[in-house]
Amino acid sequence: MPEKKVEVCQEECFHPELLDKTRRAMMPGHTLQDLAELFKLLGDSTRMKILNALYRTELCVCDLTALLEMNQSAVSHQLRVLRAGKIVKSRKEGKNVFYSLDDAHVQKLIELGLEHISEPVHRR
Amino acid sequence: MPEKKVEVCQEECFHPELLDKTRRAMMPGHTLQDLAELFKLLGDSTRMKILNALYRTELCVCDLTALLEMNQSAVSHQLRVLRAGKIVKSRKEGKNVFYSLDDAHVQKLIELGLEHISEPVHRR
DNA sequence: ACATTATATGAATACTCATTCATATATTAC
DNA sequence: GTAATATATGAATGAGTATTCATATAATGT
Repeated sequence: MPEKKVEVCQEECFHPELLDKTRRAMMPGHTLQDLAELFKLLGDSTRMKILNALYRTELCVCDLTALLEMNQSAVSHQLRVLRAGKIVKSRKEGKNVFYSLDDAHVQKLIELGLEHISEPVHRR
Repeated sequence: MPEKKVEVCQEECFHPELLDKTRRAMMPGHTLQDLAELFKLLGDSTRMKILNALYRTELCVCDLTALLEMNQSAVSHQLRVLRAGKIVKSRKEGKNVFYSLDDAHVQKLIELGLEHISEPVHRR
């Protein structure tokens, strides 16, 4: 009776009581999904450059395009993503549209991230 | 009165002095790249579930596999990514490998992220 | 030695997404 | 009205990556 066992491991490895406790302590799935989507917004170097550029002052699309040395369409597309994620907000003035950070959390997240990446050597 | 025209916008849109100031204030490119890569690690819901599961206690691969209801290979692959990014560390005990968070920054980042996504309605 | 269990990993697939190109919309100047 | 400029956007392309499958490695028990 060699039943095919594609299931997860059984008695040996399991820690059922710990698992139950962990399961109950975990955030709801939609929250974890939202968190992942927030971090995904920050997880692209073009968007990170934009956010860093907007760190202290608002800038128009044209300024950002010149600063990043990318084509204007790419910058607009990424600004759209950031705006949809409530990371930046826009303000129209004549022909220009000025973007700025929409939430102080963004700066804090970036600063915390900086602390992480500039940490001394980890043990391995 | 023929003004020269180049591809990017000229006098009208440009803010040269602001651009210079911003450029000088920006982080070096490799730092922004590293930051983006850190956030990219957090920007996946499977990995976020793993991190949330490890929030309070270490767990073995098998526990994580059961908890996430995914196949073991997928979990191992993501653990590998997290380990390469110095987000989790592993400890071997017999046949089991226990994973845990490798940096307190991770919890702080997640908590800050939570604050952001649970904010009341943004102005538009 | 062999069998079983826990984890890791290479290859293939499928899906996401960043960028580019072309074009549309909007605003201002003439 | 037309022209020029600033920004937005849809479609196509290409690069990256999460997952699955099959298999390899490692540890334990018999």
